[in-house]
Amino acid sequence: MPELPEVETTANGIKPWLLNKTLKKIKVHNPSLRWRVPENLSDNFKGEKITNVCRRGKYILIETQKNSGLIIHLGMSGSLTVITKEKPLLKHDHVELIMQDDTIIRYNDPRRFGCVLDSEDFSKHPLISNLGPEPLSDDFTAKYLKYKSQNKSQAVKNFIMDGHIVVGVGNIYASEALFMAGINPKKAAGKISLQKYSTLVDAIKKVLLNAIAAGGTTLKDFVNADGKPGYFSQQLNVYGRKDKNCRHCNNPIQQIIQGQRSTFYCPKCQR
DNA sequence: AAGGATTCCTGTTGGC
DNA sequence: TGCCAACAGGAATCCT
Repeated sequence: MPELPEVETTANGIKPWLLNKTLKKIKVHNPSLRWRVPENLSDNFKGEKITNVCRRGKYILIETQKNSGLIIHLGMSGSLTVITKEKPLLKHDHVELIMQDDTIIRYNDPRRFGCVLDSEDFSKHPLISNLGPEPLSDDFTAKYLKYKSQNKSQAVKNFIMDGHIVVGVGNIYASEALFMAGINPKKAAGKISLQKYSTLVDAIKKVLLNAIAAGGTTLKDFVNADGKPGYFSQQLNVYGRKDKNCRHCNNPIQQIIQGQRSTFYCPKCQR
């Protein structure tokens, strides 16, 4: 499941193949994704030079002109692969970006939770414009979280997974960061001290940076831009470890459901 | 208005 | 072993 580190790795992986190159055409093999891939993508982008490839939250932005271009999300099973020599199309290959030099970027997404869209102004696009700060930026601070959580009864785990609060903290790393910070995921966001938020902010940054350094953790279906799977490169302390011993206190890890998502935590270490 | 519930989809997993 | 139901998950959107 691509989380922020996987998206970062993917964006970095495809960047050298795209930057300052020109798009020859875009082939849409199957437009059926979370939102239908626009029919006229190829017309809009044919002959356009790519001026930047970057990440915002879990969106990959392929810029052709200042602040406009393609918006790609990998959903939970999406991947981008660089194709340099002939390779048969796979079942869930939805879109191909074909470059002037015949390099192909293939978008594959079995579960179709992702998207490939275009935008004339990223900063005004509804998917992008209301996003919270980047977790690895200096804007993401304990003070900010404390401010945003004022009077909130919402569980802190759901709070930090809300992209309007902070982007890129997915289900796996939310559990991991809360464990690292020693915070009970059920605790109301509004009742957490500034000091605890400081610990949490550090934990989120650390967990994400670790994963990026490891090339991205994943469960099953992530394939990085080189086409190599990036399985489980990082050790997970609580996620998926129901009934296993806590690595700190040896008591069993619990699994609960919050916001229809599994949360794993240690009731002894996280209060 | 806030926050919980639903929704999209298919590959994998667990139970019988 | 084989079949099938349950499950997982990002995040917009709907609903209360």
